[in-house]
Amino acid sequence: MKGFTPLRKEIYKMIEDTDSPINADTIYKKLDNKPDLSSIYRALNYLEKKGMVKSLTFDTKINYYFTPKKHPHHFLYCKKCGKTESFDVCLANEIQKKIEDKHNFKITDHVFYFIGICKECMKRGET
Amino acid sequence: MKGFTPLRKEIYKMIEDTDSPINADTIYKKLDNKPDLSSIYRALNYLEKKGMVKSLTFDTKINYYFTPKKHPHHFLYCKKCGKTESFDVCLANEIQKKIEDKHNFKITDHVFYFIGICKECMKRGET
DNA sequence: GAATATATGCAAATGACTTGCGCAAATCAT
DNA sequence: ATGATTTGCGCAAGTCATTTGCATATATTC
Repeated sequence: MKGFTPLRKEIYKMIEDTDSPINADTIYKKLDNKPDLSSIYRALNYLEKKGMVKSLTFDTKINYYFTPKKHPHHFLYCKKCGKTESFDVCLANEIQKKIEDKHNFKITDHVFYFIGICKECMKRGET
Repeated sequence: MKGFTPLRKEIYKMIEDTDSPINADTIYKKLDNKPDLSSIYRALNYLEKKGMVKSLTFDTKINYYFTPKKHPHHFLYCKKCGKTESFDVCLANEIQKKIEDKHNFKITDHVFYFIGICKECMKRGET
């Protein structure tokens, strides 16, 4: 694939292999060769433009990247520890057609996540 | 209500009266008395902390504010013009309980929106 | 293999938002 | 009321994730 350099390949693999969506900073910390952060950002933009990865911010104003294959695009986002896990019910598809017709709106994508407290944070019991 | 100053009241009214979620900059432009932007940001944080308004970023990294009463919290977000409208199907509630049990995750809120092209932008036909 | 295009590193810029500080306005205690 | 303490606002500077300009390095094309 054109432009799929070693750096970009490495970053893509990392996103693919990580259970939760990850951000640029986390990627940087995990890379041994420590490329420039701007190169990481450029790589992420490249991968997203190619459609190989997607991103969400979870209202943190930080981009978290994931592979659409692995993640069905629906998350449980813990507002304490920031961890995410995905769930597999895709309600969106069920009603997408209905919404498109009713609102005359061409739907290309959707975002759906629950916010709450994960079981580990619940156990820890911090406020 | 304590701390509900004229500025904060005016901003709250504006959010309440506006059809789509709006951001700090839009609020500033609509205010005649042109308060400092930092005061607007402080007002918005105050209102959100009080639970009077909610916000979403729609992956723009900009906070858009709305009243939870008016908006059922589910949006159609046009990625061309940035306008949002809301739809009234709340699928989330239907499956919330199921997800909570299965994942042992305490859900406090959710975010659900479709991304696409609104009918006006469709008509305009820009790429 | 030279010529052109693309990627990377470095440093500076961007832009939404926050924060420190001084003053003004409101709230509370005496 | 009146003086004291709290709280809000304007101004300016700071923060932080991300972007961008530019020079160099690497890859691709002819």
